[in-house]
Amino acid sequence: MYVTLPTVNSTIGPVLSLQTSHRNQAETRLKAGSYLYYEGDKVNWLYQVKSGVLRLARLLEDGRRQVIAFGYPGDVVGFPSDGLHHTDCDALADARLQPLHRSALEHGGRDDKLHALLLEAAMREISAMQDHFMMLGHKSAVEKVASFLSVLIARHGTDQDGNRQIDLPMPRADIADFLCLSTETVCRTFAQFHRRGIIAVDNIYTIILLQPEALVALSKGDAD
Amino acid sequence: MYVTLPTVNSTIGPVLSLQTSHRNQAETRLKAGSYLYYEGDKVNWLYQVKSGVLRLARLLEDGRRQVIAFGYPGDVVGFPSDGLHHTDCDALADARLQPLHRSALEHGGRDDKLHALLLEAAMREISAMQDHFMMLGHKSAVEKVASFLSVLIARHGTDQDGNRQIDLPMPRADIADFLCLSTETVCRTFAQFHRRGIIAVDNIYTIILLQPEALVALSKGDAD
DNA sequence: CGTTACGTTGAAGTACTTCAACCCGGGTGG
DNA sequence: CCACCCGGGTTGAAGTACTTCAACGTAACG
Repeated sequence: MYVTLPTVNSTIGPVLSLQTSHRNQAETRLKAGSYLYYEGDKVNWLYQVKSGVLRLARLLEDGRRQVIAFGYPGDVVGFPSDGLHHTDCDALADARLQPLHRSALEHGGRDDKLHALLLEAAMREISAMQDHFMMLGHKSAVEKVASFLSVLIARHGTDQDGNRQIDLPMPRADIADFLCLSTETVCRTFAQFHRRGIIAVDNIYTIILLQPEALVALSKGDAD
Repeated sequence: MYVTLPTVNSTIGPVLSLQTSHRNQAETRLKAGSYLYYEGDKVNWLYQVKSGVLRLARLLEDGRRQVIAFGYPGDVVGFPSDGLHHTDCDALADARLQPLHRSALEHGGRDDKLHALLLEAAMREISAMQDHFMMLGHKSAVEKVASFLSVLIARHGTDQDGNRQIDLPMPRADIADFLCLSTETVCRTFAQFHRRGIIAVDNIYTIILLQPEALVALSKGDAD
């Protein structure tokens, strides 16, 4: 999940449910904090997230870390390069996963429908990452955090007392590493939105969106 | 082509030559400055670059631009999302291209080999973009430019008088938009490398690498 | 009740951008 | 042939948005 305001020609797309008919592999469960795979592991399975949230991250030589993406329900994770995983993946919240054999990506086995859907997911991934480039490179901290919150709330938020709200399963440091900011800057930006009455913060992990339009405006850099 | 120092588990990979056996589509030529496709166009063909250099870019609402990638020989461009192109693509230098029908990506037609190679290329693309994330987010201007030059010279440079050199077909502004820097910063960084005797600049588009190790060190952030 | 991990806030430092001036080569027109 | 212009490229000076460092707060947990 690349949490970016889609620019043009990007549809959100239905949460396609991938289920192989004949090779009905049982659903897997992953507890928060447990790892699904590590960078360098051989790829045998891809996984579609059914519930929960995953974190995909890479470690740099100098200890810095890049959170590549968050895996939300509907997302497919584990695309191989040279047959290997190129990120670590662990669960931020207890997750249920539908395993899909790598052969389904390569030739679909006998399931052409699944093959096509996986391919589609991979292509979407490329497009979403391209959106994310702009985010990382050319957006200010306010624009980044506003985009992140808007999209997350739009896609995975819930309605509560007439407002949308979202439960963030990841620590501030993860948001920072995903948006390429320092944790302090993420914090200050949250505080700024709060001060302005754009969001309310219940416990620190629960964000209530009070002014959706204002947040979207900020994410686009319209004034600030 | 995402010009990033590969971190771990990334092999450069051979320049695979994709040629469909039975559907032997003739090679296409594209003159410098001409567009191959625009963002939003329907994808009918993918293209493997045989010679020349392509530029893939996206325009933002506010007029800013993100250069997504450069297409060098061996690279495949044009992966669709929702059946559409999601970048503009034009030629920086006269190019020869091998068109590949989109059906080859989807089910390979009757050419399983081609299908597998295209898939492999797409997966590599995802991995390379993930590398690029770190570049954009967490690297300094010096590290970015040093990475860019190192990789470009390593992959596409030529030997001249005992030194590697490279001809840059793109203006400084393109490098800036690719690395998410201002043109001025790119300029100053080139100048700095020049002052230090790490590179020599023939005409402004031709860079001669004098101290390869120094450049690699800079790209990793070892001292500066 | 102390420890630990994360969150928040402030103050200082800095790497980059922005703005502005100037340079330089290449093309066009007088 | 020179004059002029025009689009990149380069360099300097000033501004700023972010990071870094440091202190403190706070909730969870043994």
